[in-house]
Amino acid sequence: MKFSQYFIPTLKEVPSDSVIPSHILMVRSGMIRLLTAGVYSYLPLGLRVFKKIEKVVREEMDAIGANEFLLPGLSPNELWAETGRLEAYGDDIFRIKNRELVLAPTHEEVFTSIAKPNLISYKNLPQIWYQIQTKFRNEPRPRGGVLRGRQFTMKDAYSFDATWEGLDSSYQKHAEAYRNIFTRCGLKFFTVTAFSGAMGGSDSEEFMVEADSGEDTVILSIDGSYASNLEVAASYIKKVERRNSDLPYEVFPTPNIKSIDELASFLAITDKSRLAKSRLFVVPSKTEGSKDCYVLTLVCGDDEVNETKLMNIYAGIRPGRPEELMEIAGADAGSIGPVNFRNKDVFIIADKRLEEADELVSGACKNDHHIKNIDLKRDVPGIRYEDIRIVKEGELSIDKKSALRMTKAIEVGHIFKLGTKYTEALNAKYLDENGKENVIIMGSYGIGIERIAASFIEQNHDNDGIIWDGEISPFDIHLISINKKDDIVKTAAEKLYDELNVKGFEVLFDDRDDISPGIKFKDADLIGIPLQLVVSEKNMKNDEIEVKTRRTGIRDKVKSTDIFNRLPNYIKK
RNA sequence: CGGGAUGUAGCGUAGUCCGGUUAUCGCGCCUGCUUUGGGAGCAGGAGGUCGCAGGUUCGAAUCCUGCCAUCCCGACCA
Repeated sequence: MKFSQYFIPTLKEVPSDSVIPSHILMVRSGMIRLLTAGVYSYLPLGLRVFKKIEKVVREEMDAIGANEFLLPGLSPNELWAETGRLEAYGDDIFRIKNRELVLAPTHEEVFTSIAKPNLISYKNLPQIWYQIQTKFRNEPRPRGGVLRGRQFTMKDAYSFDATWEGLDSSYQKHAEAYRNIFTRCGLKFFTVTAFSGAMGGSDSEEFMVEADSGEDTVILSIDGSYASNLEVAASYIKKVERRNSDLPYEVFPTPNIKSIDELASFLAITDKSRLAKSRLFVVPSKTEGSKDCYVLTLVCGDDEVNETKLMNIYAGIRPGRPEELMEIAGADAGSIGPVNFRNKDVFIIADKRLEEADELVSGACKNDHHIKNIDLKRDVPGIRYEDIRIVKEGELSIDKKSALRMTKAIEVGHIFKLGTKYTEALNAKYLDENGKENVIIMGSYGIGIERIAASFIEQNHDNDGIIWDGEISPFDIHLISINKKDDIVKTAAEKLYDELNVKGFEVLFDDRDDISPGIKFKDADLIGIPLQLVVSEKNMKNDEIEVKTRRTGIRDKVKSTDIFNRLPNYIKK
């Protein structure tokens, strides 16, 4: 491709509406342009990269026996109503105003609607179906360029199996394909599960790329053996020691003390672990007429409750509203505790760190009063102990082998054992060997195409621009001709360009006339093609071509006659 | 949806508090000459509903009201 014919509008300055490196560089290098919030036009260079990523995805999906489809972006409201998602998606789904249609944010329903009349025998199963297609989601807040857009390209795949073992197998195939895809795309990635504990092997895994601009907070062990979303992360941490002093508990006044910090300074202590932090939660009743139930949580004063962990124990739980607290607990926030709780129907759950702890201080369920010498074993019968705290940076992993650190990550892929949620709702069944009707079992598997490109740039850039590498680089070689006008240097470069093309290299040839060399060099570094070849008068005098490796900045001089022998050393394919 | 910031030529911006000639500067663009290894020099030139609408005023980029757009933080989503 000749630069003079290519539409590649590079920018010298940072656009005022971009902040993160990948966004800035994708705009500056002429890959994308904003049309409206969260919606980007893909310019030739950007499209070229996205297509390279799609090629990798396609090859790996085809390798596990998947069928490629292309389903419509428009789909009828009716179909979404059948699975209840028209309502569940709420405002996040784009609705067509003058037809009963939505712009699909994902395709479980549509794929299932094809499966239903066609996958009717166990002999038709299993199947893996996928597409690479535009998705629409009315994100409340698009951000980070293509990282979170309202329109984006997704590879979405769905497996249909007769048995749960079959689903396991389809899921594993995807896990393997995904590892291949992200490796081939040059990403440093890891996986986290939706459940606490070790990596992998559960019903849902997210493929994550570490990046400052990531939207997910994850906990990683330094030795790389543990990775988890902060929401479900667990750590090894010492319990609060039981002292067995058997001191009777005692109410004492604490005027205007609301927070743990205030309580600690009031008591003139620095170790807050025995100041049991109490918070009241409400589990709304599911059936009409029955009562809500209440949950009081206790964590050490230097910890915070992890509401996601709590949600996994009590589905639908929400924090109590300030105006409810007095009625339920008999005190306002800051003075609530596990002893003297007004409503006797409360469930009390404490973090494992507090298991059977004594000599604790907590609220007295009476405003401006606390209680000391609380012994959970003695004073709080029926208490339950679970891991409900938020892990903190620097703690040890569960196996005590490595310290944990907290970082941000971008989710580039997600594999998920769906089960029968949609096939049941849409009544997609097959006949088994015994002629018995069963619901088809599904898995769903997504990859964000543009997110791969953005993640790669987040991990591979410097002050000058992008540093492409491997299979997703838009070109193999950036050929630069340092020519004044159509002269002898340019003729030589043209010749090299033709030869490179014949040899099968993908070359971007900066053949522009009357452009100062500095501009060509700056553009080349910004665009970030891994290898730059420079043809100039200076080099031609010595019958040489200059070879610059973008990542290292190292420049070598290579004899023109030797260039094709030497190129394989520079280009990893 | 809550909080904050910004909106002036293709891009980046000054001016806005404190209203007053022809709206600033840089880059880019066009013409000519010179120049050519890290975003060239000189000369000339084109390009603006100052986000939109209303209001105040003799006079509004500037003050007031409403709206819109973009970005950031949060909530939400995954």
